[in-house]
Amino acid sequence: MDKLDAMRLFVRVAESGSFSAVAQQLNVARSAVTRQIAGLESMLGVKLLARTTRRLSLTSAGAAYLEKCRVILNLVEAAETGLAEERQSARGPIRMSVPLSFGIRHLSPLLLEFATLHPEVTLDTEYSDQRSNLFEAGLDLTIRVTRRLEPGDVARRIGSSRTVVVASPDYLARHGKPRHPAELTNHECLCYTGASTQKWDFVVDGQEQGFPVRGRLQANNGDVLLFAAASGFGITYGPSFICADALAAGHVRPILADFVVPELGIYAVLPGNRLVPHRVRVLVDFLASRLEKQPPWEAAKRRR
Amino acid sequence: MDKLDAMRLFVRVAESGSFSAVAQQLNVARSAVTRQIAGLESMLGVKLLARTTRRLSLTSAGAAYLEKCRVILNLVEAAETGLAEERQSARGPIRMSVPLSFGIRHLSPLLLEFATLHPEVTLDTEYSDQRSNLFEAGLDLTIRVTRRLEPGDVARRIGSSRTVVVASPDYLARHGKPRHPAELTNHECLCYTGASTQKWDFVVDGQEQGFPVRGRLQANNGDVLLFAAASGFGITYGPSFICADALAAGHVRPILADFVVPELGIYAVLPGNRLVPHRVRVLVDFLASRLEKQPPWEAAKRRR
DNA sequence: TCCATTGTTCCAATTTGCGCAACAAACTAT
DNA sequence: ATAGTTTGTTGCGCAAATTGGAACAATGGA
Repeated sequence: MDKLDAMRLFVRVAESGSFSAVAQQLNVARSAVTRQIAGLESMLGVKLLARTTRRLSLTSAGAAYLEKCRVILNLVEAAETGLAEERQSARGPIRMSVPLSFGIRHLSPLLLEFATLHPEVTLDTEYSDQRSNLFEAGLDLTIRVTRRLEPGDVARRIGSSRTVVVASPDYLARHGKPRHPAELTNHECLCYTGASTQKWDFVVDGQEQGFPVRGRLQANNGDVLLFAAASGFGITYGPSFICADALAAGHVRPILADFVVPELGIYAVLPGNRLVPHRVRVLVDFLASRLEKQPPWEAAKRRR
Repeated sequence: MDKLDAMRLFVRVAESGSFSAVAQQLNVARSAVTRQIAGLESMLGVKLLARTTRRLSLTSAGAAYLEKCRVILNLVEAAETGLAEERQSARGPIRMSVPLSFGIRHLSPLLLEFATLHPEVTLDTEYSDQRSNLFEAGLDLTIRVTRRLEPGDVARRIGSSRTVVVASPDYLARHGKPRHPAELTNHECLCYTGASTQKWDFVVDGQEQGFPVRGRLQANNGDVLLFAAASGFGITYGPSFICADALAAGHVRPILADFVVPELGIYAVLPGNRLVPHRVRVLVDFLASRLEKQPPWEAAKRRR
């Protein structure tokens, strides 16, 4: 039995508080997890986890061992990272979670290129807007597009995007072009489902304000909203990396351009509690170098 | 493959400079060592050891990795030691080397008792006066009886013994009882083979001096020398833990008692470069507690 | 130049580890 | 209170990995 693997497993079980969850994340049978932990315990001669079928809790010995495992695993990672740096190459698995629209549209070609550039790197990417499963799932990084990071996040800004408000030319012809955000209440607005309050933020007189909007269509996907807007169904409010192509093609027109909020940040969010492997740093560097200077969507927009 | 085992193997190979030697020490096939190291290298993607069939040398990457392995392995050991302390018990293997005469006569019963006291400890003891193979052989500790430690040794004094000079009553009757060390040149002296110069040390006028001795019998074993002395063959000079029984039984008598050198130290010598496992500390504590206050040989002597 | 030693490679035999399925315990919901 | 669901454990058959032995190649000394 590989003791290091057992330690990794133990750390994850302790963090997630469940054998089953870890087994599922790793695509192994529950019994495998049980046996690894049991094996570790018998090797050490101490029970690490007090387990009732419903809840796990760390033994005092388990708590002590957990901390030491974290240190050791970090050092192992550091040792291999150091070697990889000496070799000037990246290798090993990277598990990441990326937002759906941005990921498919702009990240996937970059990831493909990265995979070609570094043949010994394995990429396991989950395209999802669920941010619930963060690093408990054992992810190496998450790409997040947001106005502000949540406190406690360890992140590197790898690019940015503007927010644009768009509608199709024929919608604007039919309903008129709003001159001020306050007029939006009289328009058909296409909103994200997830938004807690149905308000769109604008900057008016140097002040950021939320303006209430209403609409009959909601979706949890920006592309769908854009498609609806391009079809003349209403006005949508989204990041430029989604709307750029449609704007360039003339399917939609920008409105309220003088009021749009400051730019969105595109961040690589990293786990703060553990060491960042070399391969992950290389990937983040690569993404940043491609996104921060000449974002593809802005380039497309200039072609308009 | 257990990466930690591979690391341990790598460290030992790097230290001993030979695959075969390590394989022999661990009682595994040479091929196993080869494969472990090769596996480690392929995992890391770097060659760690530059090997010609006759000589090994560390790669620059290997040297860097070696240091990190040492740190990691120490931490793993420390983590388990910490757990064992919490459990208040010792467990695991201890490999040690002990001097022949002292080991067989006084240490082996203590080790037997220790093994009974700690059922989960495994003792692998090599009885030998060869001190050539120190910690390269992967020993956890060595017991050494000596006047002074060599510089650099990390040791704990666990007991002491005096040096006595003895001869049988009939020898003394035949040849006379020496009154001063200088008279020894006219006597038949039984010497250790190993001694570089055939001199015995005494304290004369507060000064330690070596006095030349000669004799027809030499041996590399104190018990044999004592037996020869008890048989009336000559005078021998040895530690009290060897001679005590014969003195108590009256087979030999002490001579030159006013000149004998300061006491010998009995030391547990530990590897300075790596962490001392809990079980080893417990063993050393145990030995010290049994030897330092009431050494069995001194007790026997008092019964005289 | 021959020879002994050392590291590597190949192959059969054993051991190890996995997933699946049945089981027992514990918390939830009706 | 009771049925139901979830969770951790254990037994079993099978596949994969690991081991030791032997043949091989390369290196340095006599």
